[in-house]
Order: sequence, then C-alpha cells, then structure tokens
Amino acid sequence: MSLKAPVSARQRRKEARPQELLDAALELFVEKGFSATRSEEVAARAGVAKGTLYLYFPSKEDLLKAVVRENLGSLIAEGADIAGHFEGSTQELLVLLMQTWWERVGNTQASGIFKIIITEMGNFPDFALFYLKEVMEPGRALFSSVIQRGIDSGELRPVNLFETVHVLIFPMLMLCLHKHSLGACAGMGPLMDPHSFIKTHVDVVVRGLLVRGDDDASARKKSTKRRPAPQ
Amino acid sequence: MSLKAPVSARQRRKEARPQELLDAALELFVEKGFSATRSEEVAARAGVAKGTLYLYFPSKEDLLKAVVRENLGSLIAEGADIAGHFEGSTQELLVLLMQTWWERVGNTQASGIFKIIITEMGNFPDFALFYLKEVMEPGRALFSSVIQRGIDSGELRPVNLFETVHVLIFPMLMLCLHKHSLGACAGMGPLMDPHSFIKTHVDVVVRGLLVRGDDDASARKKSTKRRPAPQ
Amino acid sequence: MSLKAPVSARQRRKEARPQELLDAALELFVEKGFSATRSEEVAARAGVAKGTLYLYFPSKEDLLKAVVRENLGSLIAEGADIAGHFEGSTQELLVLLMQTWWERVGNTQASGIFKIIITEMGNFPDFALFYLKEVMEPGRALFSSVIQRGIDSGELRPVNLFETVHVLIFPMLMLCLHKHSLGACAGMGPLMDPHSFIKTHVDVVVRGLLVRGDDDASARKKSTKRRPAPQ
Amino acid sequence: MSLKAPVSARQRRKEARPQELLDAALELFVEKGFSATRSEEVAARAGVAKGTLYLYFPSKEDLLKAVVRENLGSLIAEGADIAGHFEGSTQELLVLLMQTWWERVGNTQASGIFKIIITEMGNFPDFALFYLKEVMEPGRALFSSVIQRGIDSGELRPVNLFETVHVLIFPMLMLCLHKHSLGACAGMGPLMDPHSFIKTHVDVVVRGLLVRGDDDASARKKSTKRRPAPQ
DNA sequence: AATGAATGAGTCTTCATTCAT
DNA sequence: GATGAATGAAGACTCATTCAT
Repeated sequence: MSLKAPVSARQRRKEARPQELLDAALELFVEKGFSATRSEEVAARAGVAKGTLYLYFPSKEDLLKAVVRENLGSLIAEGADIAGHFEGSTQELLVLLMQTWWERVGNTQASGIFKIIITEMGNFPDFALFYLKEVMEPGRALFSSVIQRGIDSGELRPVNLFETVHVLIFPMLMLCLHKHSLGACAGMGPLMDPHSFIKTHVDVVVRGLLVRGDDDASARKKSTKRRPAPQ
Repeated sequence: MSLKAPVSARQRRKEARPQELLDAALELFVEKGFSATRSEEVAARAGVAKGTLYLYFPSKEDLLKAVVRENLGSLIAEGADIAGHFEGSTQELLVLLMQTWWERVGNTQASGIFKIIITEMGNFPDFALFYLKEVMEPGRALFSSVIQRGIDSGELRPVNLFETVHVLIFPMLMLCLHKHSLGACAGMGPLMDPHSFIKTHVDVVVRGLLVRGDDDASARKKSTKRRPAPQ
Repeated sequence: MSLKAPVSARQRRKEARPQELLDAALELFVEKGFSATRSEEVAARAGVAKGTLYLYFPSKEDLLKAVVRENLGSLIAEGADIAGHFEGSTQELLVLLMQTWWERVGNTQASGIFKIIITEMGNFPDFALFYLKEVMEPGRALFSSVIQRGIDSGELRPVNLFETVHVLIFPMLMLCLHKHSLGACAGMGPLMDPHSFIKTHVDVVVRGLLVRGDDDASARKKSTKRRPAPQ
Repeated sequence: MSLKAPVSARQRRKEARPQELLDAALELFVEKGFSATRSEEVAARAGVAKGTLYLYFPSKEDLLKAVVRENLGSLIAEGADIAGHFEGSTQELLVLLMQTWWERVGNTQASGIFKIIITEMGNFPDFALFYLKEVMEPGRALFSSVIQRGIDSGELRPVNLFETVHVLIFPMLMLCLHKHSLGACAGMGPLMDPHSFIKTHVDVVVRGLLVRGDDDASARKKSTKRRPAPQ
C-alpha cells in the first residue's frame, strides 16, 4: 500500500516484547518471590494480556529460567576485561572493579537476580550448576587472579585465595540482597550509601591484605604505577 | 509411689507439637520458600496430619510469623553477654563472637531464618520492623561497641562504624545464605570450611582496622591484656 | 462406702444429657441452619465436650432427626384434646386453640422446628413424610373438624375446608418463622404482640366464615352455648 | 454491510453468565440451603466450570448477596403501581394484587427467595435491614394503604392496620415457602391450587373485614365502581 | 462415661494454562 | 499476533468423626 515502513511500530513492539516481559518478571520475582508472583501480574506489568506471555515463554517456569539466564550472562565479563587492561595498584583495581560492578549490576534491576538465585536454587537445581559455571567460577577466577597478582607483585601478603575472594565478594552480594529486602521497605532506617560502603569495604579488606609494615596504603592510592619494590 | 509426673505419651506429644511444627516449617520454608511450601508438607514432616497443624497455628501465615519470632528472638543476646565479659583483644573478641555465633546459629537450622527474612520481608512488611528492631539494631549496636572499644584502646584506627560493622557482618550472613542455597545442592564443588573462613575473614578485616604501623597483630594475639599504649 | 445414693448427681446429669443436647441442637439449628452449625458448637452449648455428643447420637444427621422427632411429636395432641371437650362457640374454640398452641409451642424453643422443617425437608426427604403424617395430617384434621362443626351447627357458612384450614394455620406458622428470622435480629422495628395478632387473625377469619347476615359475631363471643339455629 | 451486531457467541455468553449463575444459585440455595450448596454445583448447574463462577462473583457469600438483591429488588413496585391505578372495590383490588403477585413472583423461581431470607437472615444480619427496608416496609405500606382506602370508603370496618396487613400477607409467604419445602417433595399428597387458595384466602379475610351487615360482598364482586354508599 | 487431640475427606478459592475470537 | 474468557488441578483450611487416655 504505502512504501514499505522500515520497521512498523507493531513490529518494534513485537521485538521488544520478550525483553519487556523479562524485565517485568525480574522485578516481580525479586519483589514477591517466584511462587508468589502470578503470571498475570507479569503480563500486566509488561503491558500485555495474560495470553501474550505464553506466546513468548511456554510456562512460568521457563520464564524464570530465561530471567536467570538473561541476567546472569554477562555479570563477570566486563570485570575480566577491566582487570586485563588495568595498570594501577591492586587496591585501585579492586575499588574500580567493585564500583564498576555496582554501577553496571548492583545499581540495576539485575541486582535482584541474586535474591532469585538464593531463593530458587533449591527448587530448580539446574540453577546451581548454571550459577556455579557462569558466575561463581568466573567470579572467583577473576578475583583470585587479581589477588594473586597483588601477591606476586609483593603488594599483598600470601593468603588463602579461595577464602579471601569470598571476603571480598560476600559483602557485595549482601549489598544487593539488602537493597531488595530491607532496602525495599520504605522508611526502614538509615540505609548505607553503596559507593561509600564499597570504598570502606575494599579499603579495610585491602589494608588487611597488605604485606606487613605496608602502612601507608592510602598514600599510594593515587599512583597509576605498580608499587615499586621496597629498597 | 514416687513423684513421677503422670504425663501421658499423648500429653507429652501435645506439648512438643508446636516446636516440632516450627522446626518442620523452618526447614521447608528455607528449602523451598514460603509460598512453594504446602501446609500439608509441613504437617507431614512434623509427623502429623494436615488438620493437626491448624490446631496449633491458625494459618500458614501465622506459622511463618511464629517461625520468624521463634528463631530471631535471642540471636544477639548471647553475643552481647560474651562481649560484656570479655577481657582480651578486640581481634580475639571478634573471632570469639563470630565462631560462637556460628556454632549457635550458623551451624544450626536457625541459620535458615535469614533466607526467609530476605525472601519474605517484601511480602510481610511487619517482618522488616521486627527484624530491624530485634536483630539489626542490637546486632549493629553490639559490633559497633566492640569496634569502638578497639578504637578507644588504640588497637584499631578510627573508622566509619556503621559501614565497618557491615563489612564484618555481611560475610557471616552470606555464609548462612550460601549454606542454604548452593550449599544445599549436592556435589556443588568445594564448599568452604566455615570455621576456617571465619578465621580468615576476621583476620583480614581486623588487620585492615589496626592502627597504621601496627604490623604485628598476630604477634599480640595471645595476650589477654589490652594493648599497651605505644610509648 | 456410703449408703447408696438414690441417684448420684452424675447419674442425674447422664440421664439429662440427651435432652440437653437436643435442646442445644434445636437452638443452633434454628439460629444458623443445620449445615452451618458445627457439632462442636452443639456440644459446647450443652456444656459437654465434642466427643460426648457422639456417645448419645451416632452422627450430626441423627441428631437432627432426633431433634425433629422430639419436637414434632406432640404438637397437635393437646389441641385435639381441647377441641374434643370444648363446649363454646367455634370462634371461641379457635381462639382458644390458637392461643393455647402459641403458649405451648409458638412461644417455646420448639417453635423453631418449623424453620428447620422448611429448610431441611429438601435435604432429608423422609422429613416430608414424617411431617405430613405427624403434623400436617393431624393438624388439618383437627381444624377441619372444628370448622366442619361450625358449619354443621350453622355458625359458619360452607367453605372449602382444605383451603380454609390453611388460611387459619399459615399465619400461625409464619408467626413462628418470623420470630426466628427477623424477630431474632435485634432492633428490627416494631414486632407484633403475638397474642394480639392471633386475636385479630382469628377474629378476622372467623368473621369471614360466619354465615351471611350474621353480623354480630362479637356480641355472642361470651356465650358458652352453641348458637341456636335461626328459626 | 448491514448493522448486524457483531457480538460473537462468546460475547453473548459472557453477558448472560451473571444471570445464569444467579439463577442457578437461587435454585440451589432454595433447594438445599446456602451452606449445603457447594459452589461447584452452582457452576455446574449454570453449565460452567468451578473457576468461572469466581470470574463473576468474588465469593460464594457475595453470590448469595447478589441473589438476594437481584430477587428482592422490585417485588413491591408493580403492586404499588396496580394499586395506584385501580378503580374497583377493595376486595377486587386485593384479589388482583395477590393474583398478580403470585403470577409475577410466587409462581416464579423468585418465590424461593423467601426461604433464603428466612433461613439466612440470622447468618447475614445485613439481609435483615435490606429486607425490612426494601420489602417489608414497602409491602406493609402498600397493603396498609389499600385497607385504609377500604376503611375510608366505608367498605371495610376499622381495624388494626399493622396486624391485619400480616393476616393478608403471611399466608402468601407461606404459600411460597410451602411450594419450596413440602411442595418440592414428590408425591406429597394433595397440593393446593394456588389461585384457588388465594381466592379463598382473600375472600375469607375481606369478608372478615367488611362492615357489619355487609353480607353480600360476593354479589358486588363484578362491579368496577366503588361500592355505593348504602342508602 | 467423658474428654479433646488427631485425623482426613471435603469445600472454597486461586491461578497457570489453553484456545476461540 | 493479541486477547481474555474459560478451565480444572492444586492448595489452604474446616469440621464430622474417632479413639487413646
């Protein structure tokens, strides 16, 4: 009839649908839990009718799996990229990684994925494997390599990598969980400023990892070169 | 002839029931989530019939509330007692508090309560207030006072108490959550030894809190006296 | 031990139990309906425990049947006796019958039986037969004979006995039903005085049954002799 | 091309559903009582599945309330209209009102509403107020005005209006109740012909209300003019 | 005989999913 | 493709009934 519209509005909507549904589902699964979320609510929040959801996802369970897959995919990738190209001190790198991660993940709806994972891992055991392979292993590997680099360079003292990685990671995860539990309840007392908390967290932990006598960690924070070996 | 209590087996069962049901409910709510747990399952795990549950708790929701109240009641009390009587270094006290807490809570079914809290706080807003008042506030106060003591004695450097407390607490909570998520999935790779992790965690964090130049924290670990002021 | 008590208190209670239970059941079945009444409520109102009810009645349904049988038994008997011995006018007899019936039945808990009958006849079809044989037939027969007597004596004009009997009876039954429906709701406007209503009711109906030209019914109301045949 | 309404069969069914469900519910509530009727039965009788009922009524209790509201709404209106335009004798008017009411209500499923009202007024106290305001008060007012008219015209003798109205109404209500209790049990003896009964009922009662000496009520029954004053 | 803890069939209600329009 | 009316399996909760004490 007319000149072919490059992409009709309808077409555009159609292509955006799955993502809109995934977003709506993520929000609701995080807010209320998977079981307590009605599939009609997901559709409603995505602005479509009940039946439409089933045109894109064969079941509520599949929707959950898609949500998890969607949101766990690239959690680590960017971090690995940053770490690979970074030139400064380990402390600086860790602060950068954490702050970046918070900006890209923690401060996003995607941060809710951890609540889902923790909640539903028991009900959907394949999540465990998925999470282990796609998130935990790469995450551990990333932070292990960073710490190892610090040890190798003499910046950090030798420590149990496996455990230390979790000392670094766990508070970040709790920050996400906190945001979607207490943090979601209005007027629930003084919430922390995430950036400030992350700064304190990394500062305390890195100080705790520095080699003995290395007492002016903060003094070197601005250097962009790796710490010179003590003469 | 003797003062043998004439309590019948039936009577004994009746008195034990509420606790048995609360235990079963805690387990299942932690494993599967509140919504995904059928009330009949709770009854079955407690070894009674569907209807019996309702002789003791008026609804599934009330059962949840009782579970939370039951398990959050005295979480902090013992720690406060320990801290009040302790004579050693702050580091020693923190290790003691954490290890004790792990023994009394983390290593218990009660550790699952945190998963419930995080999951259901959104659905039961009164949990938020309850948790804040009964657990978070006293917990923060306890650890704040311990760190403040360390600062006052010169052992620790001045830090933002509020944030630092969370650097200490968050990994402990994640340990509990981890135990009931990934940890509950069989064959999920090397799980950490909690005691060892706690030791590493507290060691790293306390080192990170020591005053500058205080590089032999470990050397003083055995002392039972507070650190003498540097001359 | 002691001299044999003629009837122990316990024995006395035991013998009174069935009646106490029937009374409690009648009250509750009338108030709330059979289905909506819980058997435990019946026991509680009779002052016994749930299980005790089942020592006397094998099931809730049997309890209902006992209640009906108990309360429908002698509804008509006394009326027939009164009618058999009465010497006054038909109008006087009808007023006496109605007022007596109200005193002995309508003004009693037993009046609720009609509500039960009307409600449950559909669910328990044998009630229909029972009610027909034990109440409706004798009741119709009684009033038919009274009216027939009035016709025979020339006091009343010939009418359709079957229908006329119901003109007399229906308002009495509605009076009972009313008492246990609207009448049981507090503050529901002006309730009628039953005696006054009955007087009006019988007066109007009897006047409507008098032979033509018999316009001074009230004038003869005090006579104890039957109306002399007009010459 | 034509203005044919494009309502699909589905649409038509959807619009008819509420009424179909109300009809089914009325029937069953009358037959078996509210408590004894399972919601699934109502749905089945309306030809839909269990869940469909809940698309139209939020609960069984709301369904009951809708049934009552639906069937009590306009019970009195038509009668008032008839009375307002009638030109004949009071007796004729009363016969007309009763016969019409029987045709429009008593002979309809709606007649069962009285059984429901009497049964459930105790369990749903707001029914009492509703019934009083919407049915009893207007009904009393209507019949009071008719009788008063008869008194004013000299046709009827002065009587207690409130009581007399009930002498007229109660048998009509019992006729409805009877129809849905004994009348619903097959083979339960000779049932009355309602029209004939109503005729007898009104005839007897009106005769009982005529002024003294007015002995040829039936003779004037065919007149369409109000009774001429006796000369 | 009396009790009341326990049971589990039965009922109301919800909600994931289907499918005619 | 989108819709939302309809479905019926599943789950919370009730209550008549049993039976150990």
